[in-house]
Amino acid sequence: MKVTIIDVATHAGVSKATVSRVINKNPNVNEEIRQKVLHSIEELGYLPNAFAKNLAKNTSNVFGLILPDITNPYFPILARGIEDASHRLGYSLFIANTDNNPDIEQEYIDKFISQQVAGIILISSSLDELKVKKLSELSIPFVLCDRFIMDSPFDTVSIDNYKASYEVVKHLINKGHKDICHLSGPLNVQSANRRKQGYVDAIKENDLEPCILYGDFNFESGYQLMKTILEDKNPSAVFAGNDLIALGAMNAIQEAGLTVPEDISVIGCDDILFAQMSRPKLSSISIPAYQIGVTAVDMMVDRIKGVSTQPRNLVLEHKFIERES
Amino acid sequence: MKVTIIDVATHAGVSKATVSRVINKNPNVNEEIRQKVLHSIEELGYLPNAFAKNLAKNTSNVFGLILPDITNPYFPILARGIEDASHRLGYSLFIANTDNNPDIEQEYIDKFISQQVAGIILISSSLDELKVKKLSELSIPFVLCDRFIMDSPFDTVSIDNYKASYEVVKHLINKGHKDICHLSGPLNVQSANRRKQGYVDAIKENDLEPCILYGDFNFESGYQLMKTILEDKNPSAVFAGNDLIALGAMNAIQEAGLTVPEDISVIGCDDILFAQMSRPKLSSISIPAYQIGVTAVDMMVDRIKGVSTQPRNLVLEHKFIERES
DNA sequence: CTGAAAGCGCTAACAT
DNA sequence: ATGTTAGCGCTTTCAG
Repeated sequence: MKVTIIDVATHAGVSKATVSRVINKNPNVNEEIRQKVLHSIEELGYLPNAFAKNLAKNTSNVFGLILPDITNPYFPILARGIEDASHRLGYSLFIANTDNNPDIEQEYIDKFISQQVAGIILISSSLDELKVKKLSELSIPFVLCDRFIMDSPFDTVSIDNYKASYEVVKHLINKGHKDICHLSGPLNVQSANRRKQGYVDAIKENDLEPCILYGDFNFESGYQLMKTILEDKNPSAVFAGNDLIALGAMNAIQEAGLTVPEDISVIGCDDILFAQMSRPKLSSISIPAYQIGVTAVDMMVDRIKGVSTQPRNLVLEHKFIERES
Repeated sequence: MKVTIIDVATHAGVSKATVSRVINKNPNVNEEIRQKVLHSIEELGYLPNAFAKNLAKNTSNVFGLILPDITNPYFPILARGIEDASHRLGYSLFIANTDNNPDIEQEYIDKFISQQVAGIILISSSLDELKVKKLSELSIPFVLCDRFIMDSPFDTVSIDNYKASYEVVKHLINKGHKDICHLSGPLNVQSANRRKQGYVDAIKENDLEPCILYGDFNFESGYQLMKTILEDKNPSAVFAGNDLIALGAMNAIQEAGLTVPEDISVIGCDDILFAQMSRPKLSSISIPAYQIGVTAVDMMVDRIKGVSTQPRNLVLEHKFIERES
């Protein structure tokens, strides 16, 4: 049978209020009694029932994390940052995969609210004005990652994808590249959209010809898109929408008997584990995923504690890591 | 303000007991009233408070998942399987990273029990008889993944690492390889231990000379170990303890000016995403990580429902995927 | 088929 | 400094 606060109280010969005080480190407890209670707790192996506690306090120490797919290698790092920060601050973490399906996303939001989470960290690709409005009517804080929304009521953490992309393409141009292709992710994902725009602007400013192919943020897509390109083009550089696309593209290039970066430079974007492994061949825009996660939790806690009241849009610094000099 | 079951009851002009019945699909409710209640729920945007529900029922619909590190690419797939299955069955999922630290592991176990999880799925490297005994005294079911423990009171799901390893080494031998090295993970991790043993037995049975180096289950380790080997040996095949080690080894081999698999065959073990990408160069023992996750949850539910009472040790089938013929 | 009321384990006034 | 008690929101007998 489970041991409750009453068992402890009985065992220690005090009231449950006193036990509660000891548990919650309320200073108004006689040291002697305090020790006795602590001893009873130890003896009985008592663990407080979080349901009862949260119900009584009408709060919880759980965050919900909703993301597209934990098997997409960008997300474990983000998730790890979020989990570490949550744990450090005494929170537990729910996790949910949406596969970018808005219905499933909503389902999880409802589920988490039903579970009384203290806040939800959301990585969503389907977030329009309407949805944001609906969410803001829920009485629970959201922090949005990788998604900057103008005038939204929510805190957001992201990097400047436009700038990152613009800079890296500019850099390629300065190195003399004239035929630079872009393998983009789906445009309904904001990061893909911004990256594409940075590419386009940098290309146009230099009177070059844009060449964009669209796919998904995965290896297979990169492989297929690159194969398509190689059929009738011969670019000297490729800017991939993320690292998985970059790795897929590298495979296709090598399969075609060309080498990276001698024949074609490939630039990725994410700096995920396996892209790091391809060092020194693959240069990449390095996104501080872990830091984004930690920051998201920090913002959430500030919001919950009332430290911050206005929505903040934090933009973290990216880096460009050039692996071949 | 949050809307409770009483708000709904008032709105619909019934008692909260009736609302409760509607929510829980109790058939003993007049269809007309039922509709009225449903309508009120919709209208008010009511979401039941899981704390109150679980407190009243003394159950919960949450599982806890405790694993070493979600950024190790084997685990996201497992975690995804677990999350999918949990969600399908109406459970939420906590996630926790231990970095293989027994203290942190215990901390999370206590935390999750305090949170009243219905069960814990544990991937642990530090599980001796004593720990198992302590866990079994807790009034909560555990399912152990990738860890078979004789006579333990817990359900386990794993593959036969010994057999997988033995077979693959045998296979190499049959193909004529005589110098086969093994890059092992840490022996306190059971899977590493069993894989090593399978290697040793296959090698000895054929009067060959074992050659084993120990490291961690990561890329860097594989890279370093392989470099070390290449300094004074020239194996024709390498059996890596997992896919990260295999990828690291491949990098070292290629850096040394040799090619895979022409000069040296490399066999991995895990079949993680990035190893799949290295196709067709890297053959691998394919571990059904997703399926292990799903199975773990199924076993957990059977246990909770009382369908199964005796501890079961499920061994899932692995495959060998030969990428180069 | 529906309502009233007790109780799940804990917290937080309010008393003492 | 400690005990008493009224909830927190929901389920579940038990009556009717």
